Amino acid sequence: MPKGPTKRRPQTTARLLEAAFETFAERGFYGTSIGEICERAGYTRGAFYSNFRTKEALFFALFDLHAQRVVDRLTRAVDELAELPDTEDPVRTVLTRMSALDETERRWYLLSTEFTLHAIRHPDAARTLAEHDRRLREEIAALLGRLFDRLGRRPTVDLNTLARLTAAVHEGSLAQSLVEPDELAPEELAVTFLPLLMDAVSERPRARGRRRAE
Amino acid sequence: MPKGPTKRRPQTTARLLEAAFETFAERGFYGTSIGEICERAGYTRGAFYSNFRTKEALFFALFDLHAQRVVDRLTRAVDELAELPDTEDPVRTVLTRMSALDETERRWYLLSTEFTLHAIRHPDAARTLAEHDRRLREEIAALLGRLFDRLGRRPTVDLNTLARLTAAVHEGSLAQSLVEPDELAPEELAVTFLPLLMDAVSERPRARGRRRAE
DNA sequence: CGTATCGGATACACACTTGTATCGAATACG
DNA sequence: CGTATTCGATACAAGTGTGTATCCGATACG
Repeated sequence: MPKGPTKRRPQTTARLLEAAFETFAERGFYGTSIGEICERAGYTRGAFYSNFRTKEALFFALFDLHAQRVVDRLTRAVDELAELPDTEDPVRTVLTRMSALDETERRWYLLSTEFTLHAIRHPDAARTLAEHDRRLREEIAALLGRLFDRLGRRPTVDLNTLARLTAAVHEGSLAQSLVEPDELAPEELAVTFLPLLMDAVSERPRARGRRRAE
Repeated sequence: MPKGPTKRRPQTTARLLEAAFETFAERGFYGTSIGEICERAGYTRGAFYSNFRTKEALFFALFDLHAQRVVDRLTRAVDELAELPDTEDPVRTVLTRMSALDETERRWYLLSTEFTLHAIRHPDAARTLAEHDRRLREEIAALLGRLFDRLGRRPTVDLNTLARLTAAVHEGSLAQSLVEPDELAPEELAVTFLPLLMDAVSERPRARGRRRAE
């Protein structure tokens, strides 16, 4: 009869994940050896092989963790909009809040992008990644829906496609500001253009007037 | 006294570049060993070290080659606009033409993206990359200027920033369609949204009329 | 032509990963 | 408590890559 799994297990797993995330960010997914991760976490490679089958499996564990964080943050940003006093540019306000660029976000960008490239060349990984992506994107599309609601606008394009575009701009923008931090503020592109775009892809059902120029 | 460099040199260099480009696309920049490149090109590693100092140096040689191709294509697309019969959506027409997604473009996306990540973690590489990027971007900004000219519109935002955004959307869009080829047509995002955006960031100086709805 | 130089092939020395197989200590449970 | 298990450490056996040093055939030039 089984004598049961132990209690320090989750602790170990968590420390491995944390260490992996940091190391991936610094040295890249390919560039990081399993040994490095373990060393940083204060274990030996034995611990890794006991907890994960491959580096790839570890990545997807990190993915799920991050997705949860993103959804939580967006949800809060959209919800807070309800309590906000009428600002002149609510979309910009929300977006600025949404795109707070902390270190974690930076790291995640680096990792997910590299893994995406990996996936493009490895169909198995691609399938798994697409599935994870899809789940996350659906939640974001739903949030966009609620955002338009709060703004009293009606989207004129498919929300899922719009979620994709948002992700594309977010990532492209992040990429450029990371390469040239002095030239381009983090998320500057996204904050500048997404409001214009949100405007362009939605309409006021029974417009109540107020609209600037053009 | 020097007995002069030989004539087969450029041939060798070219074949190495070609082989490297293909191999990078298939196995990634990190994933490709110098040996693989040489094998594919029909040489041994000796040839590589004789022609390039590092894998990185080879990359920048590929960069310059590709930049030239891009500028040529865009130039042609914008120029042809002059000869085009008045289409209802000229921006879309140009963009579609610009974004023809051939295999080379796909490969370059994979490579440049991976190298960008590499650069983010290696300041030396980042400096060199930024410089190369800047040169290319300036040419593109100039082309955007000419594009607006042809369209009889006046941009209301900085062209250089717009060039950055265009690149961001192009790349983000490409990324997504490469991960899920069945879900998203190549460049679909870009072709769908860039016209909207170009419209949003420019105005008609002394409008000559003809404009669809809105 | 002959020869100095060049271009690429070959050989070497070393460092680093990976996966598995095995072992000993910590721990859950009867 | 004692003991069966689980967890993580350790040891092992490959494989692979890198940079340099050296060598030899090809080639440009006097």
